[in-house]
Amino acid sequence: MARKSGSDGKKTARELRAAATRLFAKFGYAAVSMRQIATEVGVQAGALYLYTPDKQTLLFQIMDRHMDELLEAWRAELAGVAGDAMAKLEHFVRFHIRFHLNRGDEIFISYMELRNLTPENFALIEAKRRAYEGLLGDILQEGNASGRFALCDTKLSSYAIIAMLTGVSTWYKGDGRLSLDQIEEIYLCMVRGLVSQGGPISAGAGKGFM
Amino acid sequence: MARKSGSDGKKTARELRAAATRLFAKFGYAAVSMRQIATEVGVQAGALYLYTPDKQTLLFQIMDRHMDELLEAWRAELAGVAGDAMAKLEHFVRFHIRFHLNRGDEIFISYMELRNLTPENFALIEAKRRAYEGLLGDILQEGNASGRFALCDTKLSSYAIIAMLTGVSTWYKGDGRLSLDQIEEIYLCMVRGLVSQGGPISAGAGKGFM
DNA sequence: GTCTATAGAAGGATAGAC
DNA sequence: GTCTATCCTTCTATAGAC
Repeated sequence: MARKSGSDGKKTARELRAAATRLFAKFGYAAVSMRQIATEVGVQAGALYLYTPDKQTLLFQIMDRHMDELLEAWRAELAGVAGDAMAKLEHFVRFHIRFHLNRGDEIFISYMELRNLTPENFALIEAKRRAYEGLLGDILQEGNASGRFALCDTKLSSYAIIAMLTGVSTWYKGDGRLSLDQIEEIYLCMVRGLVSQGGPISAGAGKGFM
Repeated sequence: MARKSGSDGKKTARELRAAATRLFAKFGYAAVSMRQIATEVGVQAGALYLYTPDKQTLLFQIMDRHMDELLEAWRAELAGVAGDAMAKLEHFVRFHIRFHLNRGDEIFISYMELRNLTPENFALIEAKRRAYEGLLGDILQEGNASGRFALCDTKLSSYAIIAMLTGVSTWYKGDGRLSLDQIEEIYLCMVRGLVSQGGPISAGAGKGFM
């Protein structure tokens, strides 16, 4: 027969994205073949090209959708937060950890596979990544200006916070000694320390951001 | 002629490692072909197999050598440090940043290409990576026990510090507004804050490490 | 909507000349 | 020590049957 019994274009498209996400995260974009993806989806390799023009677009769309959802989710969260910069920062920390642990594959791809994007696609994703980091930067600047924070350096603090938070997904397995809530509290504790330490050596703090 | 004029086995072996390191860091292990490496070295693809049994070994040896040098360098550094845990921690921060910025390619490979190692090779590298992280863990435990630090959580503090320090190599270009010395001071400032913040929420601090 | 079949390029690795 | 030539596999992507 020509058509698989019970075949469904919408469903196959969804499964293609899911399979590609899973495989790219596990083995890396360059190491995964379209045949592998097709096997995971349960169709032949040729059929994939009904749903994506090529492999590169598959990668780009995974990243692009992820960044859009990340930005959108944070904006929705922030809209409901009243309070000073510390309150916003705490919200950001919780949000970032929780969002990233729920999307381990997408986040992993989004920052491991940047070099496998074409230059054009890279520029698009990079802009969104910078926009997200800028949202943290805004909070840090606000808190530094108001005296709520004492940053060592505004820009490097945002880099450091993003790096340490994103690092959670490199070791979190969900079955360890710590619950998600505990992890959030611990990282919150560390971030509070990190933004409260600016001292005599912090010449330039608050300057030079972005 | 059969042999390239001025050809030299020792030199070619060195250049092979250098070229592989450069290319793997830039494009990723899976995306780089032996022919590409050969071109970079200036020989034909077949000649590479005089110096490495296969591509996998090339990757493994880059990582393995890097980890050995990292561990060896840190042990040499630590031997010359007298002082409390804070002094050791400051030394570690400076050491880690400086070492990693001088070996951008190797560090990038060592943590981006772990999944392209065979299971056997992965286990070997992972053990050395854990050993290195354990060295920071020892310092944190010492400082927490002596009361010099007030950690939010011993294990997660070490993860966070490693993540933020290693993150430097993702943005450092060497031509920015900050000198290497300034970067070290800023990260030192942030790390001091991070290890000095343990408060009421740090139940379990100092427990459960490794 | 999915299949089989295949084109055309590129991959890792080896053999044997020089 | 390096080259050329090549084996064999695998890849992305397309064509056309059903």
